[in-house]
Amino acid sequence: MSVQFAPSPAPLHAAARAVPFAKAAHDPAARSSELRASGPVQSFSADEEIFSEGDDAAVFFRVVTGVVRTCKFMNDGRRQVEAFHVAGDLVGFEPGEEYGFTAEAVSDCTLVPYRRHGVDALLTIDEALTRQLFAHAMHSLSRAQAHSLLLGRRSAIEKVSAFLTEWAERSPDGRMAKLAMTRQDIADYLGLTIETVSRTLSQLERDGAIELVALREIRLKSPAALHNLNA
Amino acid sequence: MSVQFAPSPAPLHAAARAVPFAKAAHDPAARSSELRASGPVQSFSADEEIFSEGDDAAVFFRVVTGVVRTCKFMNDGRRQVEAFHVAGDLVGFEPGEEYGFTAEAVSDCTLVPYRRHGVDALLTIDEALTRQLFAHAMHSLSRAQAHSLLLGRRSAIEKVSAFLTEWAERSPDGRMAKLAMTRQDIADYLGLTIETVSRTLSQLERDGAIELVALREIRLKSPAALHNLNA
DNA sequence: CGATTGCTTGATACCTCTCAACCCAGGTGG
DNA sequence: CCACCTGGGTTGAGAGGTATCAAGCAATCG
Repeated sequence: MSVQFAPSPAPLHAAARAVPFAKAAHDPAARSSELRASGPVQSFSADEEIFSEGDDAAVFFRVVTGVVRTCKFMNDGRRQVEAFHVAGDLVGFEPGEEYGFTAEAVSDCTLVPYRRHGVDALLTIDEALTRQLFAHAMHSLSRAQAHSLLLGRRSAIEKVSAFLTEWAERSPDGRMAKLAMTRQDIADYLGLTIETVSRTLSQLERDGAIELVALREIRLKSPAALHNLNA
Repeated sequence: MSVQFAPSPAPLHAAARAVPFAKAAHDPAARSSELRASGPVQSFSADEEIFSEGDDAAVFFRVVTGVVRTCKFMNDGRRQVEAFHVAGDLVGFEPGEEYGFTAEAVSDCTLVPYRRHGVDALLTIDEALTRQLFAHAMHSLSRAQAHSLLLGRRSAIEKVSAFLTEWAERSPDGRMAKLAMTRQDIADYLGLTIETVSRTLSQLERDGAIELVALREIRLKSPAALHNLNA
């Protein structure tokens, strides 16, 4: 058998969720007692900063509730949202001594902090945890690469369609995208402006592909049509 | 002491090179005897395919000589080059059972293949190798995220400047970018068209920022000016 | 209520793409 | 040696997609 880091081709955000990081703490055989929360669950209000690019990356987090965005800023204010993170996702697990991006709360949310220096020792002795962290890193990488194709080679309508498809896949029926983030967040995730996102959503609705049930609730009336745009 | 995966903020392509993968095979203490080349060095001619997206990812490679590109294709032919890989870089180390992208030779090149299934066992027993692979994954991730900012939020001139800066940093004097790839490769890496790349290079030359010594040799006359575009 | 925030819509500008012609170097064959 | 061809690159003109600037709408909140 070859290395099986994780279930494999998963939707963008399902990737990290496929790595139930909390599991290590529940599995006595994993001997993970040494990696424990560095403190109690922390709460953040919407738009509150969790950590900032350049801060000392002494801890990383696991999202418990709510949605977190990780992003990079240019010094003229332009922003690129790298990813949205939901319950179970890891945030801030970094290669260097400093965070490489900023993390902010999209909605009110809670996170568990972990000490990073605990990981060093565990890489030696905790096989299960090592595999999980490895899987986390590799899947984040796959997701980032898929995002590059999106950003580099897709039109606005393709970007928005891909985004809606990605979020609708998380709903029970796979057709209702319930968005936690603003249009500005979406725009910065897709490399567009807020106006273009808005216009594209309107156009998709006029075309009968989606229905704007509420500002942040979008029903996919024709998932196949949207998916075709994700060629 | 916290986890120190690798030297830290390095230029895009230096990241993977900072992980001298071959070292594991040279260090007896690392007990890496189980991860060995799955065969002799393989040679590829320019533009030859090394592996294709969707192929069974039984082996991964380390670049010995030459330059390799990894890319994704859309079914209408649009291409996104994810990264260029030079000597020492790993290519094709994947989370799933299949390659997530295609690898092709930019120039004539040689690569050493490794069996991926050997890694599984090593994650348990070989600490040094585990750290190296970890560092590889994390740095690839950082690089991919930086690339997202480039693709999503930068103009053509900023993209080209960043690209030139990145390659010039590898030269002895840090001012001469010797490119192995065609304008088309550059365009697909930056999410532009070949014409826009060409026009932008011409404009930078007219502005006195660079000098087109030869088609694939570009001298940075004003690295600072270029770097300022990389805000 | 008025103010604020998030969103939508419109008019216009601009950047990049598309399509096309041309250039140039290198190779091939007469 | 030269004519020709080919692949990679450059340049130009025009089209088109997205950004910018601006106005207005709806929901929320004090």
